[in-house]
Amino acid sequence: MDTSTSARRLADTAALLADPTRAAICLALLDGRAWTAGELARHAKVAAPTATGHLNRLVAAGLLAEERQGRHRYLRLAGPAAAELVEGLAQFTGGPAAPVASLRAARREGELARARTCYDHLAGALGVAVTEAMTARGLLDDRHGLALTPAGTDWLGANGVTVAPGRRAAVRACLDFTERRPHLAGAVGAALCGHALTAGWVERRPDSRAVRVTAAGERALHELLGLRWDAAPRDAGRSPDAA
Amino acid sequence: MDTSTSARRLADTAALLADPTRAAICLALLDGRAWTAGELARHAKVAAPTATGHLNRLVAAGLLAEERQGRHRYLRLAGPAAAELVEGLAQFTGGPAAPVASLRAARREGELARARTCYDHLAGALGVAVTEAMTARGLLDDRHGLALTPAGTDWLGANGVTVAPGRRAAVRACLDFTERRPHLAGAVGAALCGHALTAGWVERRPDSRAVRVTAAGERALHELLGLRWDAAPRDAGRSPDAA
DNA sequence: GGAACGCTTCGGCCCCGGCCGAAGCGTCGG
DNA sequence: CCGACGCTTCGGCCGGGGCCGAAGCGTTCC
Repeated sequence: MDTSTSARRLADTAALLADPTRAAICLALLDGRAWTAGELARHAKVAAPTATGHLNRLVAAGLLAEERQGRHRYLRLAGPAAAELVEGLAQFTGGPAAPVASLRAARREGELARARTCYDHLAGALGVAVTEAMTARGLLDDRHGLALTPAGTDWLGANGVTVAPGRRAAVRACLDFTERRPHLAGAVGAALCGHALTAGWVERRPDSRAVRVTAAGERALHELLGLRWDAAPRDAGRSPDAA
Repeated sequence: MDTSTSARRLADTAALLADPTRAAICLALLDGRAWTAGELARHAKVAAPTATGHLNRLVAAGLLAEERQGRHRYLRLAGPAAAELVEGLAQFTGGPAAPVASLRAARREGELARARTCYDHLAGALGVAVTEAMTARGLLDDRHGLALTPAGTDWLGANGVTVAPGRRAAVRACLDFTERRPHLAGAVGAALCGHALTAGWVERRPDSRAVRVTAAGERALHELLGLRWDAAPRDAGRSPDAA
């Protein structure tokens, strides 16, 4: 491949996020939900035709995926790679100190800040607490990036969390937007989150990425990680539609 | 901070790489070397004024760092975060295995990675090895920044390395971009590099910042620092100037 | 001192692409 | 069946920004 060709490709990819409207759309979708085209247009403060053009472009580039339902067009980030791309850029933007303060502020309060899924893994205060408890117990090693220790591998197996073979080391640190601290992501994070859902440790709340820790979940967190998690009073999640 | 503000910031960051010329520049710098403005202009196939504008913009944004030396302007990626940003974007662009892998390989294997000058001092694997050997022998103290010990002062004098009086403590740690570890810079680093050149320990290679360790240099490194440096098989370094 | 060289500033050209209003199409609900 | 609604296409406006040549400035070399 020609060097100028790869330069042009890189530029094309960067150009996807080099527009304030498209950036606002992608940042909004970073919450993992599927938004309708109209919601995104209002959120980004542009007219519907403008949003349509941007969304077409983002979908064509493979950054967003869409599902059509009746007269609605639902959009979400196309996959973990797309989410990581947006996150990486957002992190560089503000430097280490101020990642995406708006998202953080918007979600600091409410159950989304406390316990939610971020794409495919646990996030919020819960995600950070689990990650730190695992690190403190020697299941994770955070000295050079984030890595699973041998003890961590055993722990996952002993607790019935199955990770695709050969992907045991697929651990990634994801910066939490509300906590501003890293939490467990990657294949292991996804497997752990899936197990927590199937084992009934946490439940999804309707129409939201927020999750609730069940009584069984509180017991499991305490027994397995020494974590004390209080079920907290919650108000219902807002619609993202607020202009 | 407003959500639209962070969107604009993200867009501004992405816009840095959203131009084929700037993308070509950043991809070229991914090899870890410092290129001159003119080399980058020729590489990206644009006129000098155009390159100047792009470089100003990239430096102002903190993506690139510059060092001015005489009539030359040397540019390099500002740090690991900048390199990771470019790499991350390039990876999303071309799928997992793209040109980035080869660039990384070039960075590690080229002779520039092995031994070169960085501004006025030794860098690359050689620079890092010398620095670490000096630290291990108590000639440098790296506990609070990098400093010359009394033993280090004696050692310099005994080996004929003259540092301007009153500048004995002028030691600076310079982050090596291929090794990503600190190496000796500052007045002492410059004096040591100059001595290594005049004493024939290392030779400059034509049209390049690369240096070659001579047989006499290997002996000196071994006797003075206990360092074993193998003259490595090398292919001729390409000039970055190739259009 | 003079010539070569590398970089920068200035001015002007030109095109890409973001934006919207109006109009059209399919879907949903009464 | 009709109106409300969500999304899309079309056409036209407009600004930002990439590009270069010419000229200028400081450095280096002879």
